Amino acid sequence: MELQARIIDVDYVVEDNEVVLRLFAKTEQGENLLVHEKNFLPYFYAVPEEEEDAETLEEKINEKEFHRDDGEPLEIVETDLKEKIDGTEEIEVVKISTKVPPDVPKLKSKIYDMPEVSHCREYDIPFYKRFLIDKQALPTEKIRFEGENFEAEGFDYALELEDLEILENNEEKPDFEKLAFDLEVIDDEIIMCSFYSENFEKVLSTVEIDEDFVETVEDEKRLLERFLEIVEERNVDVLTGYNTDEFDFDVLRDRVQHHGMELSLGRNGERMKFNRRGRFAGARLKGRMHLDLYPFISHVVSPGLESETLDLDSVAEEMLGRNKDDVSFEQMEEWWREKENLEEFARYALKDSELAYELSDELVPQIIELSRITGLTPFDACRLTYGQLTENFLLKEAFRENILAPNRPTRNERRRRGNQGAYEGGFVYTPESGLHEDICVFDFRSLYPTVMVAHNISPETLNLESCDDKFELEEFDFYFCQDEQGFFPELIEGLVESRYRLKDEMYEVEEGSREYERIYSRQQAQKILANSFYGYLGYDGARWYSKESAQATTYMGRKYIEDTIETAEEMGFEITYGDTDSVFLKGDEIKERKDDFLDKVNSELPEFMELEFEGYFTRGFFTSTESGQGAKKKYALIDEDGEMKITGFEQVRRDWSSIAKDTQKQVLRKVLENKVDEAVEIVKYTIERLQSGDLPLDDLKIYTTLTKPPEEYGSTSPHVEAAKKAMDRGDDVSPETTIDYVITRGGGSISSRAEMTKYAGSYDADYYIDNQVLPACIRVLKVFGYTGDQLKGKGKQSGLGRFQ
DNA sequence: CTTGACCGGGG
DNA sequence: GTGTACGGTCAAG
Repeated sequence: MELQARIIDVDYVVEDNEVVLRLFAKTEQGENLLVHEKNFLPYFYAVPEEEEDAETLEEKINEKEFHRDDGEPLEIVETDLKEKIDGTEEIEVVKISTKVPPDVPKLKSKIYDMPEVSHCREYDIPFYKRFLIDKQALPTEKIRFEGENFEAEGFDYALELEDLEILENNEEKPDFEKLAFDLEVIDDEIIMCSFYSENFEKVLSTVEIDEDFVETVEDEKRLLERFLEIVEERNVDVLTGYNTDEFDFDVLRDRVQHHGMELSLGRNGERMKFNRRGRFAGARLKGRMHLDLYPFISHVVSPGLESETLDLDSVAEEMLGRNKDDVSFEQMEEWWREKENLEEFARYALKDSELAYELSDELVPQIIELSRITGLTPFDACRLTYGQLTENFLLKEAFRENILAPNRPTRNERRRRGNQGAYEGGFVYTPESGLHEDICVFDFRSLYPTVMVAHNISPETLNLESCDDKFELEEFDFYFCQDEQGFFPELIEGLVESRYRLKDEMYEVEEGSREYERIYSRQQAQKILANSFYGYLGYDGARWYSKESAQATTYMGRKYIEDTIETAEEMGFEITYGDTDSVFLKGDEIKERKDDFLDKVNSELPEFMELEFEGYFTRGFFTSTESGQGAKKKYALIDEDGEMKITGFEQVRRDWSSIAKDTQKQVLRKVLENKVDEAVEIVKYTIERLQSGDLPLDDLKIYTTLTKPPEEYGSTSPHVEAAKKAMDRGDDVSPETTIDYVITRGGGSISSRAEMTKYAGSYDADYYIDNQVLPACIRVLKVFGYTGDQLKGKGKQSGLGRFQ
């Protein structure tokens, strides 16, 4: 039988000491296909000692017998000699294939003990990944499968693989059935579960609610049954949500167990399993893609977001332009307790899956593209960090180029790398604090990637012996050989050029069309990867670690930005600010002469590097440090449309009360509108309102999450003290509770006066003035000569008589 | 300045 | 699972 389908998930099972790879795939018609592959074997490489030759080593390995520690034989199925590239050298290695994947690390340590063996390589690459890389059978690409068919429960087709062919026609965007969900939990019980998909919205509720999207179920057990049915009935390929790994699936597992049920969500009815990986556990559903958006956002998306908190509402606000209409958990609890406003409760429940669904519309295609580029399953691609995504891309590309991957550093080696100390980063120009007008911002397009290409910076071109053309860095005693393009520059150039082509194509198709979305996601994934190489080279857990390469990259980056500043000065422009890859130039003229400036800079840059115009801002505000100098990385800009861009101010952090954050934001806006007097008035008014004592406590709440039972904390901090006091009143305060507290009036330390908001009868106006509102606002207004005392009205600042 | 504890998202 | 992987902030030392 022959079928065309796209792989969406892979794993393996061991049956009678034989390994079977299971490829879960979808046909274009939406049918489910299971492919068994029994001919692909796990393997690793042994590198002979220098004086040994690989052929003799192979013979010696074949003569020997190996055993596990428990005495069981470790069978070698076959050995092969392979020519591989190690750095820039060609070496001959022995490829050793085993019966089952877990034998690889065991056999590797036995082989490593042989005196003829220098070391082993590629012994820790997960088996499914090895298969995808070696066959270049990347997830979600269209593949023709050929084999003998067999019956398998839960699948439309199942076949034992004989042959596969990667099909050229991969341009269509695959169509997957997607479903977002979200649980509402009160007192450790699931009371509602919402679902959202195209033309589908539903809330399962354990109480009667009169809304047409609500399906009332008799109890939690029935809710869980319906959950399983809905995933099954809708033939879900992509199950998504927000923080579903750490919360929803954790709850689901407990509650399903409580009711003596099974969380059989796999395509074949297999149970959900947590895949532990370091700090995180991913909830894995065999044959479906469970893509939790939170890890992807926190690892990959957040560097490009302005929002400092990554809660669903903030992220949706920034990415989707949705209004933030958060209801507090306490509010929801109260509605539930009092059984009031349940219609609204249900709408909120639904809103969370809807937001997750809409985010997934943009993010799932990106995750899928990253999975294709890196050869990881979408499940992994959405949970790995930048460094790990990069490394998997490198592993896949290394295989294509017959390059032997370096080993991962040992714990000791990591520590050694970590202790080497930091190297210098980007150049930051010290701004003059205060208000600046008419600012043009320029930045380098992908500065670090293009620097690496321009100077052939790569781990294996570093200090290459027998080199004709050396790029030497004055500051350091190392060089990069320019004779042949290195591994990293080659990959970067490939990604960047492919991205340009895609962007050209993107402008030719209709915005918002499926084709547009596909191209957009692909170029976005390429951008993510291209920008990750520099950080990867300096990441102490990297296989291709090269501190020198990272150092040289930032060094050259500094040089280019400094040269740019010099050019600007020569052309008579005033520099306002600059950070790593950007320069801010001031003055009327620059707006008209910006193209001359760009032309001059770009004509002096190496090919591939480019300075671009980023935007024009009517005003910019720069704050100052303690010593009165202009502060770096803390500024706010406003454009002609009144849009603010705030960098570095901590006004969105949740451990600040909203009164402090809101006031700071208003002050920044007034300052940017050149209305400092009004800014001062806002602060004074806020202080007055605080002093009057009748501000709602909601404006004064500070949030912090408890991570363990309050009694286990060694140190005292306000949120812990507040939690302890709530417990004394009989509250059940468990770990993972977000404590919202208010500092109340009275004597003693700040911590001793912290009370959870619901128990706080008063607030300490002085605390909020001195520790919250003033520090946030003084950060801005000190630049204009204001002190805390003046803002409090104690000073002689005039013109605002009624506040004195 | 360095070191160690804490925290994130979710309800 | 061919396992055991974060990164930033802040108070204390």
